[in-house]
Amino acid sequence: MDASALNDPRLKALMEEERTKALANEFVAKLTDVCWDKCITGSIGSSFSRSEASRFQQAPPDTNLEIDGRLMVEYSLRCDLVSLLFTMENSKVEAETDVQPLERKPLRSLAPMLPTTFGYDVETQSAYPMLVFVMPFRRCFSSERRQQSSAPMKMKQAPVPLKATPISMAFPVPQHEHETSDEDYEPFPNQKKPTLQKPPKRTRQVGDCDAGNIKRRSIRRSLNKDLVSCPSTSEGPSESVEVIMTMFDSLRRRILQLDEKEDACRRADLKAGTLMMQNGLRINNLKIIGPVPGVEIGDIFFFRIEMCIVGLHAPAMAGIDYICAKNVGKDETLAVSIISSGGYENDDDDTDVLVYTGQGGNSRHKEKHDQKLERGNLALMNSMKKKNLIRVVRSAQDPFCNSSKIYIYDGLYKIEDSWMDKAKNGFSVFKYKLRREPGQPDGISVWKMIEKWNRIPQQEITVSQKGAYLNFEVFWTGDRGWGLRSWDPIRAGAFICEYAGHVMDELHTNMDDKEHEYAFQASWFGYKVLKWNLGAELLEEVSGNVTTESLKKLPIVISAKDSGNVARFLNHSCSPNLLWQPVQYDHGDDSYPHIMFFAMKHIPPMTELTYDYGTRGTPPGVKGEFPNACKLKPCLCGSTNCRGSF
DNA sequence: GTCGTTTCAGGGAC
DNA sequence: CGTCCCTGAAACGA
Repeated sequence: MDASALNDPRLKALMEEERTKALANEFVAKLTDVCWDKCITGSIGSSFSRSEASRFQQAPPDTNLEIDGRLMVEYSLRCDLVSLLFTMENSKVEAETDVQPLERKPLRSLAPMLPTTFGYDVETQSAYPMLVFVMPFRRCFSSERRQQSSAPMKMKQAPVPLKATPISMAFPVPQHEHETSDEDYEPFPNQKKPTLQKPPKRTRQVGDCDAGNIKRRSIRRSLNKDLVSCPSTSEGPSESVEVIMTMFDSLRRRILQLDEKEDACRRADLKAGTLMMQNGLRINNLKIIGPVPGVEIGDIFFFRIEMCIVGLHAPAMAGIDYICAKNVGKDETLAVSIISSGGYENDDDDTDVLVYTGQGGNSRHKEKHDQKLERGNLALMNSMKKKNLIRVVRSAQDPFCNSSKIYIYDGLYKIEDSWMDKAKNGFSVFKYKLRREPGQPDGISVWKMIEKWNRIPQQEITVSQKGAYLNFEVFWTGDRGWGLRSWDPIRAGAFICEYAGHVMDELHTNMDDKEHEYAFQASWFGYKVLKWNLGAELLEEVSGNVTTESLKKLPIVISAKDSGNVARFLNHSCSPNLLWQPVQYDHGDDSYPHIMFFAMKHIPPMTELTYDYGTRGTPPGVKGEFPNACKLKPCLCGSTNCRGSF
């Protein structure tokens, strides 16, 4: 090639764009590596280019991105990407020099962590036109900053998948400083305590069993106390379900992490589930026909055992749950719920009718035989005669993990018909035709709808990499203006996005000003963040000394007025499904926290994403007048424990 | 990606 | 109360 051609500005621009694309792909790969539990979110367009991104940046917000009645914000996601691309470049050097392969493994943490992988360096800001403007606002907590900067070095020694900083480090706790210094913090102790070993296995040995029981009893006591002190348990069944689910997930992650160290990571879901069951950490123990308190239609589950601990479907393996005849004092068994794994159901798009195959006759350990009218099959037959309601759980492929399924609670059905049929292996099976009760909220139908939408771009884009996508959609909520939701299911703990915008000094910002309508103010973490610590006692670990009082206010405001991303559309809710965490990109002295959003619970598709804005007024625990208190806004979140304003 | 193998648990029935 | 047995799914490797 002619050397002079290399100086052609068009070629340069092209190369630059190609390079950005390559970086984008690499970034996706990296994000896949580091995100929690292989569950990546963050949508990155396959045809990313910087010019497109800057076009979006320059475009006024809320304009010209409407497609097919839906406001698409794909471009803004690319802004997200750009903001992280450059930090990735930085961390690349670090990754190469890093001798510990563990560093690249997915982060699985019990307590909220602050991943510091993307070593963002303010120095690079001048080299690239960043879409996220991170400005020095002021130097603060100079003594604490030293502690912070020493933390990542320490973390490197620990067998942590990612360098991680606990919240307590981002929010230094002056009142506890003498007792909870960095030295005391052991997220993943090198020296494994005896009690830190794997959770007690089910065992038939008498002596072992006794010891285990005693241990479990003591755990139960301390845990119940903890749960009682947790405000949400008294607030209603949905909060209880939330607590149980959160605990399960944090426990599962921790077990996975501990098992990984021992090179034996198998069925952490079952281990976590069993541990919780043994400690009575479950709800809706008594089987009931009809709705389960706290579980809504459309709720999603990523493990069968999750449905056991919330009482939606008790059997760990079997697909049909039924009430035992003798327990009810009657001479018939009745079905309670079924799980349709998708093997036999009819393939058409009718979301109201389900043809379900009975159980039995298909054992791999025994000879196959005809199904008998017993157990679940009998229960379903009786329920058909009685015209009883059956809870139905349907399943779908996890779009982010090919080998796993997602279970969707689809509400109540009635059995209309039943007949015998021949299976492929020649043996006869029972078939049941179920029809969904009318007037129920959308369940599986939402999934079918999204499936169709997702098919469209796939036809348009050819040889496109099947990366991890999270398709965001900005939608009109009605009374609360624009809101944000996702077409894809989101796992608890998954990374959602960063709050992009100008960082401003809170002290010099009047939040009552109208121009700060789109602004993030780092106020207090909801107490719900602390729930991620609840499972720690089950593994007999000391949970971190993170309390709501210890979380200080971050003195920053991020304005998304002139530049921003989808995060600006996140609305407030007093019962949010997202939480934010300040993330230290860099590890030098010039560190500025970035605000990252993570899913607090499993979020079904098309559910509005919200976080707790905290309060604009005087935060709880502050006596007297708070200097930065603003006028309160009325809250329209509509949750049962709404505070009324924020 | 697909197939086969291994391993795990709750709870009804007795 | 203890034990058997029935029930698939998650994870991993070939």
